[in-house]
Amino acid sequence: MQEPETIRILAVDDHEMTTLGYKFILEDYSFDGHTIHMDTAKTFAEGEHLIRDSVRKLPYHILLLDIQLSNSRNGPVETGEDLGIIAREVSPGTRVVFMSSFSDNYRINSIMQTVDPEGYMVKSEIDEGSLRAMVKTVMTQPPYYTQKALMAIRKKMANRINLDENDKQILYHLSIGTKTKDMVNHISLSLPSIENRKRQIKSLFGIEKQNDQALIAEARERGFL
Amino acid sequence: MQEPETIRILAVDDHEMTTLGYKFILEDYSFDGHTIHMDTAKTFAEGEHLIRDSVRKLPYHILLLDIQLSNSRNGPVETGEDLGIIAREVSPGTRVVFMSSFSDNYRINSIMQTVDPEGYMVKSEIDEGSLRAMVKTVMTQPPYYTQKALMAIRKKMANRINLDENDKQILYHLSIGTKTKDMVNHISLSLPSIENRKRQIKSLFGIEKQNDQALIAEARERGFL
DNA sequence: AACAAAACCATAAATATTTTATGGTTTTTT
DNA sequence: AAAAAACCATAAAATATTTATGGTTTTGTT
Repeated sequence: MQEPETIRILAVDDHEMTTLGYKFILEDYSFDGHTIHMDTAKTFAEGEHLIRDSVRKLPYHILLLDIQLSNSRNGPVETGEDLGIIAREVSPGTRVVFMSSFSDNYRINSIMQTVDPEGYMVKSEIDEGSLRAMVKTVMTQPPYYTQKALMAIRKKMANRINLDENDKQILYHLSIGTKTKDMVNHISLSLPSIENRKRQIKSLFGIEKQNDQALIAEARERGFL
Repeated sequence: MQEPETIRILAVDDHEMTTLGYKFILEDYSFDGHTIHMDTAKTFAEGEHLIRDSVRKLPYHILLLDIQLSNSRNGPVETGEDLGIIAREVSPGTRVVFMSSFSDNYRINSIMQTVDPEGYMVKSEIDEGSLRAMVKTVMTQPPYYTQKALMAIRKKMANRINLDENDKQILYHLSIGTKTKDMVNHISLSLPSIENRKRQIKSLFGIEKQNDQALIAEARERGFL
């Protein structure tokens, strides 16, 4: 049994009201004698700075990361996912929890593989009870996933078809509207190969001779998108 | 909003005390005006019969299946997983929940793919509260997984390596002690191929030049076993 | 409706990958 | 110490994938 101590949490979200909400709810909560202290950050840079800074003093116990963060005007697109990856590197003992507006499979799958967070909450499902349950679960016996995240995860797990990276890229690009003939610029395959693979995937999905829209729909149904 | 009605549940487990426990706890529970009626079965055959029979009258809302069932003396090995597969066929509207003593990854992965159950509970985690929560969740917004099941699922999801069926078979047979040279009898590959694949997998796992024990350990670590 | 663009399809040659047979060395087991 | 199994390497054979090419069909735009 560990000593009761103050649990330090950092929430990063560009909507200040959101992080404030977390702060009010959680600083008013305690379990097993622990109390909670929350810091907040509004941007990727600020969040990164606080994380790096904390490592040399007292690392955060938990990080609550929004996935979409306002990107600094010029630099590359920086997401909460990237921040999670950085956090894993510099502060490996810190539990990472994503707070996402989305419950789409592609994003959840991606984050589960790149960061493997201790928690994933879909924002529409966050309330006092779930927030507190999340903190407790993540501190004692992770993971914590909200119901919609679970539903996406279940879909993925139920899937016996495994597509390789190229296939997944093709599906992803289709889903964001990239034209097939333009995919050669993003994927290192020739056009006929991409066409072939699309046909193969359709066949695997049992939707031979149907068009791309059907492919996207089926990929979504099967948890790839 | 659906009319409150009696929720019909069938529990199949060869330990009668277990199903009785479920029955006492759940028939004493109600939510949203629903009451619960439980049937129980002690064997695969009995369970199968009750399921098939129910379809022509009132199908069960929920099936609670133990994974290990006493096999009838002569026939092939019949598991709760097989019963789940049958149930999916004959009674597709019925929610299936597995109650397993094990939380090993291989079994959970397998069941998630063959049956894709609405729930998975590790027996050591079952109590009044979780049982009731399971029923409610499964009826309203599946899935319901207990914490240990979730931990196995998380491991699997975090894994970016995808092995094909042959690779998985090799790992499985290794884990149950099949000798490499005997695997040719179970997997349609030549001995050098199996050796090759073992080497490849070790390489993927980052454990080149190590022995089978290390391979098994790593496969377990990564959620394949 | 007519045109252009993109998607879709089929074939065969070129490449790449995987499997297998073979013959050996090393490690483990008894 | 002997036997069994695991492990390794090589090259030929078998498979699978990619690609170039040239076409047809569908979709979208005007």
